[in-house]
Amino acid sequence: MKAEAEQKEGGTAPADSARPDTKEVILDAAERLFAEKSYASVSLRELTAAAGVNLAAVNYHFGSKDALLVAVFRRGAVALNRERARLLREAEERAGGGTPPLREIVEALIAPAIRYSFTSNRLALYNQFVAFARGDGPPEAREMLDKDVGHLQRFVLPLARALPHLPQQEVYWRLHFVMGVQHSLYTDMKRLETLSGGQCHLDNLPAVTARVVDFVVAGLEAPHRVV
Amino acid sequence: MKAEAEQKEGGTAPADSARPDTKEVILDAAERLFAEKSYASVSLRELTAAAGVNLAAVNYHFGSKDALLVAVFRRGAVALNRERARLLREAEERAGGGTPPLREIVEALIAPAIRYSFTSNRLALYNQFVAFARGDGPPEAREMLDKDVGHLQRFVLPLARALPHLPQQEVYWRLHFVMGVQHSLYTDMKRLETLSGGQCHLDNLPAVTARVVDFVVAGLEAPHRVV
DNA sequence: GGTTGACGCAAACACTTGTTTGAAACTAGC
DNA sequence: GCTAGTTTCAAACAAGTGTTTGCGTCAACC
Repeated sequence: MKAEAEQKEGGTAPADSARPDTKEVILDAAERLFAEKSYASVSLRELTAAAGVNLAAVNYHFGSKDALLVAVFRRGAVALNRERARLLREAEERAGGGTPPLREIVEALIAPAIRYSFTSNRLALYNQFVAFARGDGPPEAREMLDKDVGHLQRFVLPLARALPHLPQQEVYWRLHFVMGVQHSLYTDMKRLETLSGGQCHLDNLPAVTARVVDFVVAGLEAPHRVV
Repeated sequence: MKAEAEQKEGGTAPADSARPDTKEVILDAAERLFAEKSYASVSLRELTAAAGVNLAAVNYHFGSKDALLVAVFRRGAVALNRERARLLREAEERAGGGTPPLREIVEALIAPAIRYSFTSNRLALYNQFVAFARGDGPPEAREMLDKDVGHLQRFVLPLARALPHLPQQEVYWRLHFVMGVQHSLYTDMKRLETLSGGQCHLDNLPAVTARVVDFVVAGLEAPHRVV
């Protein structure tokens, strides 16, 4: 028997053969189901049935249901933050040491998330994970959230430089708002469809991205009012 | 015995004596716990213990746990939409038949929600309820969501008039974004606090409201780019 | 060819879940 | 003081939960 939930993490798990790769199949099913329904409402029996694996597979490969949720979140967060960092770095290189245009910074922040959501709507999982981590979840979960915020921190300085009219505190607040728009973009697209009488739906990815970027860039650039 | 979950709804339940008023106590506890943790993760035993009532009280007064969630959501939605409608009507009266200023429309839309969240952070419940209604929830839940969107519809025309540079479709999209900012304002304030190193927290209500309104008004007013 | 370790599988485990029951306690109305 | 209707309560119910167990299977290695 193998010890519970060991991480080999040595790269991206080559998957040399056409074998189903149980661990990854479980992660995929969990990501989808947890986002569609909710973590607590999805039973391991339902999950493993959807994934086409045995009931005991989750506890064997991940150790527990809680650990599976953490693993799901980690996989998504790593991919997302890696892509964000790459885009931001490229923008900074294009700027040649100066401050990149605000629009490019914002695109580096939210384009990966929107792209990711087109296939996996993982964003719907974020709020759930926050509640889980602050509630009965293991301490690991809270640490992961903090690490995720750490990656976000990478964007503060560029944003502050691109928004010289704002005090630092306001930059934090508005970054918070931007993340809000991003997170609830897909959590209920049904509302947008109902609201617009079917006029608005998820057309192509660049169009949606442009719409969101237009909105939040204008919000970020809003003048600062002393309250 | 009383039939399950009858609605007397005749006003606001006078509560003439100092009796705990079981039904309301349960709603309060459920609103708080469902928002803090999640609907599925809170057991009726935990909930009734927190509310200081007997375990069977939920099934007696509401019929089932599902029906309780619907009741919680309904109470909040009714209060919120009533207040929104009142503020919008007042703004329209001030405008004397013309179009109210964009800022006042936006304030009518989001100020009640922010005010409400200061005491009950019900907004964290919205996303959960959406997932519940689309998933295993009873058809009642879905109807309630649609009715909620109906109330939102009330804001479309005023917004469209105040934003003549936008085609109707864009108004829908941006209204969707505004709701996004509103909903994830409080869902994880912890992130904002961590991100800002404790600089940003929930100070007074008017300051937070002003910040949000500044942001979304600028976003709404952003020029329309043809994509 | 035999042995070792990793993995899949069906069955069972101990426990919690939402819900129901039947009787007790309480509150008016006459 | 009695009765009828409403609400509370402890106890039990059946069903579902996450987890563990023990054995079977397969591939790799000396």
